[in-house]
Amino acid sequence: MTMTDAVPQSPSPALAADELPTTYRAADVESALYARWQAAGTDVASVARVDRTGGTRPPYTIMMPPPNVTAILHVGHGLNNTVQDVLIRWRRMAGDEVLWLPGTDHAGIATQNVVEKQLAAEGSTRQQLGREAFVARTAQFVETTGGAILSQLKSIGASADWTRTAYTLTEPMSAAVTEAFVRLFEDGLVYRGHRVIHWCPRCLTSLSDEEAEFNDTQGAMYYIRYHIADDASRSIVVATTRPETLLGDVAVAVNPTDERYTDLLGRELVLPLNGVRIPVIADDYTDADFGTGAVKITPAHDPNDFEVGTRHQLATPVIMDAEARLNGLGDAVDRVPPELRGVDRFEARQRIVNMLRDIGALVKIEPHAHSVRHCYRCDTVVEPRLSDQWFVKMAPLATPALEAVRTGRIRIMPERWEAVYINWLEGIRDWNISRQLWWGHRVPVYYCDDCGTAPKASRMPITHCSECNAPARQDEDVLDTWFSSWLWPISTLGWPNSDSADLKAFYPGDVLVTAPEILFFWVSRMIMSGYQFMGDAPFHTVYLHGTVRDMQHRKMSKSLGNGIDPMDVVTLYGADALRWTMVAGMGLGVDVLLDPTDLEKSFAPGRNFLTKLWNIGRFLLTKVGTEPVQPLSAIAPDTLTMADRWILDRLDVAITDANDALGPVRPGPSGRWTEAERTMGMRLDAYADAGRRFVWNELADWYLETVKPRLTAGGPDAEVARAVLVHAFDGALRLLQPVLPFITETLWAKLPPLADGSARGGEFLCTTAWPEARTETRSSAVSGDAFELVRNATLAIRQVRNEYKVKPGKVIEVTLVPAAPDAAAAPLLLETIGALTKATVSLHPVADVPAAHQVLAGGTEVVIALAQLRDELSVDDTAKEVARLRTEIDATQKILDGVRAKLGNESFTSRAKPEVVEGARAQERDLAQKVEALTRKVEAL
RNA sequence: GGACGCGUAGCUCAGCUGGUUAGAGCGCUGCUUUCACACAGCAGAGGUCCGGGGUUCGAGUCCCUGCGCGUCCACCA
Repeated sequence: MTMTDAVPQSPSPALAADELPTTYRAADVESALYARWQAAGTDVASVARVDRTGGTRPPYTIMMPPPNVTAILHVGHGLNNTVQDVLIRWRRMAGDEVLWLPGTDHAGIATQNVVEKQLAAEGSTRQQLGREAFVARTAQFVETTGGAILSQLKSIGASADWTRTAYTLTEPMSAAVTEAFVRLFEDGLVYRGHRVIHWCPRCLTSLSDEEAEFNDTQGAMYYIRYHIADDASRSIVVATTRPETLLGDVAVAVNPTDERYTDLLGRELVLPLNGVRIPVIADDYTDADFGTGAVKITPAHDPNDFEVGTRHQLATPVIMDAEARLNGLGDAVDRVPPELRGVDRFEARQRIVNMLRDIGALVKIEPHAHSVRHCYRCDTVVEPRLSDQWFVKMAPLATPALEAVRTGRIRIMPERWEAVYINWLEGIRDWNISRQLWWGHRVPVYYCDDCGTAPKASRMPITHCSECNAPARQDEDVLDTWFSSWLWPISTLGWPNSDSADLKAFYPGDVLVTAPEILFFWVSRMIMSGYQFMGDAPFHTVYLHGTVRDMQHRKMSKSLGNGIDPMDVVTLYGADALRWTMVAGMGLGVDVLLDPTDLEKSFAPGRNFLTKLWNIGRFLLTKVGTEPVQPLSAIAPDTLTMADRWILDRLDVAITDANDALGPVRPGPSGRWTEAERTMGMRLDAYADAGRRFVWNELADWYLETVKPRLTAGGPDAEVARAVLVHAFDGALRLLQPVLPFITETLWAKLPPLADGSARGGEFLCTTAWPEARTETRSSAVSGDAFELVRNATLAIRQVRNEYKVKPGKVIEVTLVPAAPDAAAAPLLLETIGALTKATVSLHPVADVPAAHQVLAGGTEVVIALAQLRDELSVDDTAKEVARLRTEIDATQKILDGVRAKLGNESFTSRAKPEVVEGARAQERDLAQKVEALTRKVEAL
């Protein structure tokens, strides 16, 4: 049974307190409420409602970064999706037709690795199974385990459009991948390249530059002596970090200007261990100041050496196999001595070093720190490998993507990433898209081995050669996972079908929310594909959020065991607490720090605020009851008390602050962000703070306290108070719905009906309107600002009570001496202050007795006779009070002097902004009054 | 090696185009279990805004520099 169900729609005058437990129990509410949203279709996007396709609403589209299909939700996903959900829920209320499109990624290498591990556990391999069976088995695995993450996303409240859930290996998505490949192939932007690429000897596939990550490693530099052929007296010492590759050397290169080696240019050296003769060549690539100034050139096993080798038309002997064991391939078979054949590269390194030492060719070994590339999926050291791969020519694609950011079509937040993005695109290199895997989209290229006609890329499978009708053979490789990911914003909407209604309605989209780590992998490539295939960017804002880390600032990871399971948090404190903690604690682009060993402390902000909000609701709903309440519009303005005006003003401020924090939704008519707009908005923490401040520090701490007696008093004023109370809370719930969808919806459902029978905007809070600040100016006799006097007087009295340690229950007498008496407000004002401070407050001046004095801004004095604070007065008390006043006078005078000095300065009054100067003048008046009043009091004592 | 960012209360961080007495959350101290909430209320302590120069009537905010930390990029074998 849900909380909502538990409350009958009975016309009982008051909501029984026991219908609402004292603490919010998320577990009783969340899943059932989510199911009701789902049943009502609150998060399903409608093409018909979009203005681009005949409707009236602007679309607001976010594509969910698809998690790996086999992934389990971690707290990083939680953060990422919460941010998206906040934006989506905000815009949904604000009247946009929102589409948040969810889905999963087949994750080529990652998924294949998981299944291969399973096979290994069964004592099998994918090769034993064969390609078809392996793919079937992997698909089966995905079928049974995949999608779990999507239901976990539902548990944290993600209001995505699940009717459009996508998966990169479905038929339509595969068609998009093939279409993109074939178009690029036909345009000459996809080509076959023969070069040294990054190879993972464990995954047995090539990797793109981005997938081969640098890790700083403490290695060694080996100095090895190569002798000149036929001249034992001459030699060159080369420096290398990878001595095992010397078997594949084809030359030693020196800088042409390096005089040390000039006379050896063109001579031949003898490779130790295999006796192969190689030339000494000159090439600018070599830096004379590094190492010995002589570089061994191994074209098949180093990308730079490959370049050098190409320039000098050198051979490319391969001396390692796919598993990175020493083995001479083809002509190079004799380059590897028999005793080293089949030896793993790292073992071989050790053995070769020993062999070199034995023959006296090892000069020295020095420690050497350098960066080594590792496989981003299995962390194996990547082996440069000469092979044939498919590449995408990136420079033409990068041009519009660069322009997009430069001209403001796209903004990247935080802004500093724009420079990184531009820097990367300017130096972009071609993208290796073929992978020697089985799990993924197979390269749609077909070969004829018979007549040798040129390979063809095809949208449809080719079974026979068009030239000679021999059986055609499809390329064995699959495409990089990111080759399907980069199409995500268009393929999920139906591309390449240009008639797709979704594509017309929701492309281009709006915001992309992700982590900076995949700026190159994914974000920039989506921008490129958007321009290439649709002629426009897929979104106008890239929001890069921080990483969730532990208290030692370490990234949370499975291997470190420092992760937080979001589901644990949901179970303990609720999805809203998880969401609130992350959103409220996250500056733009700032990492979120959470302690995995202390969930209680980590999620205290969320849990505490939920409980507070719940209790505010509990109290308010109990007091207000279930009788119909007047809409605010039906309340005559002059019946509003100053407290009413104050809280309504504060609500306006909260709404304005929230809107400012969230910022401009989309660029203006030009379609481009202005320079100023690039950095505006998307401050989710500031938005959350505006909501928290209103509901906790203003509504609960002040307004609720003052409204209590009015409600119990009954009569017309009680109706006014009810109306304002309900309106203010309704506004607060609307404001907080995007971050706290469950608790706000639950409380909102319990608000009493409106007396005019209007429906308050529908069945669900999540689909009602975003609150709007009132535009009409305040026009009452009693301004909401007057309530500030109540607040200040209350604070002053409390301070005195605390200072003199007056018992909490003791009622004291307080005299207020207003600087500018407001006759109309006075009675209520006094009563309210009294209620807030356990005091009887009067305006009658008291005789000059020993008293505590407080002077408020504006000059109103608060006087509390000391006699009632102390059982017996002593001289000390008066002296103490005098001393306190003197201290305060000094402090105030100091500030006043500062302000006066400033105002006396010509440069300030003439150059500072008028409102700043005016503020200083007002401050001067207040401070002067205060000093004067305080001084009078000291004299009186 | 290049580029960028950060260094503000015990901790994590806000502080927009320089202008009131620098803020929040968590933590800490004292008081209070008052009939919404102790996951609370009230009052409070705590900051040379990393150091040093400079620009300015005025700098946490701009410039230079030193120190410390971090991120991204990069073929130095």
